[in-house]
Amino acid sequence: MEETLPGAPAPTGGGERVVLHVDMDCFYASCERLKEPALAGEPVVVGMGYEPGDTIGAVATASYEAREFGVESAQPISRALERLPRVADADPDDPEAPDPAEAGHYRPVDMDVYKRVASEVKAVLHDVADTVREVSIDEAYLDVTDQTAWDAGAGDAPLAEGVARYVRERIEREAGVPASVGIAPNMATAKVASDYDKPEGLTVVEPGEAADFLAPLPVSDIHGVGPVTASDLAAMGIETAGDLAAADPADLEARFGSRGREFHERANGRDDREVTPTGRPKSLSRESAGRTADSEVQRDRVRALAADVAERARSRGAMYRTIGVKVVRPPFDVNTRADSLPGPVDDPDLVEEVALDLLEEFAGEAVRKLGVRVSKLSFAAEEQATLGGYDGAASACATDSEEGGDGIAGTDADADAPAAADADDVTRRSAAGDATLDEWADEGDPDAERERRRRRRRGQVDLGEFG
DNA sequence: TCTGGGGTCCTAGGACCC
DNA sequence: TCTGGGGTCCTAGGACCC
Repeated sequence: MEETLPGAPAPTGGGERVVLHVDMDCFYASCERLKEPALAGEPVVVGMGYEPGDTIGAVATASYEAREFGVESAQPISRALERLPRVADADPDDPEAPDPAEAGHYRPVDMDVYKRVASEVKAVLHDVADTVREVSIDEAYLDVTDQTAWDAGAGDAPLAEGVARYVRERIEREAGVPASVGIAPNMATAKVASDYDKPEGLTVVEPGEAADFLAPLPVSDIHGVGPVTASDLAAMGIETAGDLAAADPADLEARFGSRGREFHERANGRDDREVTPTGRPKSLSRESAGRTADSEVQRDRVRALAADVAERARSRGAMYRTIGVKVVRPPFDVNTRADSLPGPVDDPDLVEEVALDLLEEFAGEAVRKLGVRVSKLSFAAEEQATLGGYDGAASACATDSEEGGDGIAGTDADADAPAAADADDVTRRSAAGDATLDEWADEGDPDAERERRRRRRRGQVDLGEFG
């Protein structure tokens, strides 16, 4: 193992890492039970985009009792209701109404509460391990190599299973919600292990046992193998992780690219990824469903989403260089469009302007869902200094974005911009000059107008020079 | 049966530069 | 002037995850 120098004492038996994966059991439903203890033991469904009494939205989480009725994650609420009627609709005196014993409790998502409970869970995790990677609100990896040992007799360290049990019990005691824990020599196997015996599971996979542990499981249990990959694998005669482990990695690579080899490694119980602490987000987005063909309604929604994303970025200290939209047309045609700026900005008006521009391509079309995203994030303080010239360009760009602005506002940042321009800028400007000539011919063409705004944002055309 | 919302990573193809 | 190749950045889409 690379972290242990030859001759140095191994931290655990065999120098194998000890990776723990914590997966909260039907987390949202468990949180609802914290709020309402009477829900204990009852079927609970938490719906996203759901309001009490509604039939719209989708299942975010179903308790194990609700799952027995066939309610599943991501199901439309309307279908969940067919399988498990609402308790509120039940009436023992009405023969037409559902049987109260066969009904469930439906609740809308209450993210503030879930975040609060999650922070209590995280507090436990960070207390137990130095390295914690939070994957989502209800899932995390811990590297506990320094806290434990695979072998009895490796110093005073408790056995891996003891650490896993300790983590699970502390979460239950301190946050009040159940968790399942898997512990294995690597992340991929620990992930499968935590899922193996849910709820309130505790599965230990010792070094050397991983491949045997995985072999009988269906390929879809391997992290990264979804429905599409599973059916492609089935077509190759590969149904179980054991089949996958025995397959020729070259065949897998030919069919699935770099993922193919990764699947093969994981099915063999190998995964050399280090547990690294949770990093910065790579993108931030906001979307909302709702069908409409009315472009003014669509534009209003995009404006609201843009404002929301921009505010979230600002509150997290993120600047962005790319702004994009997502337009889902019925029945389920997902389109994304994006536009990049010369440098990172924090500019809500620009997010709106770009998003509306990108939306225009779909003008007049019915949509079922709209989204706005910012990406190529940078987190100010430390990165600003290294970006130097880009910072000036970004500020100039932001100023330019205001309609009617002359683009030469005379701020310090703007004054710096030309000096900061790279050598390509000369070429770009001459190209931009040609472009404006073309645009004379395109006057009144909305596509050309949009293109011109886009170029101006990119700093390739400065209206101050040509106007 | 008409599928929520928030993310990540990978790939293909085009533009552009040297 | 033509041709080729490599590298980088960008966009769009797809698969996947919770």
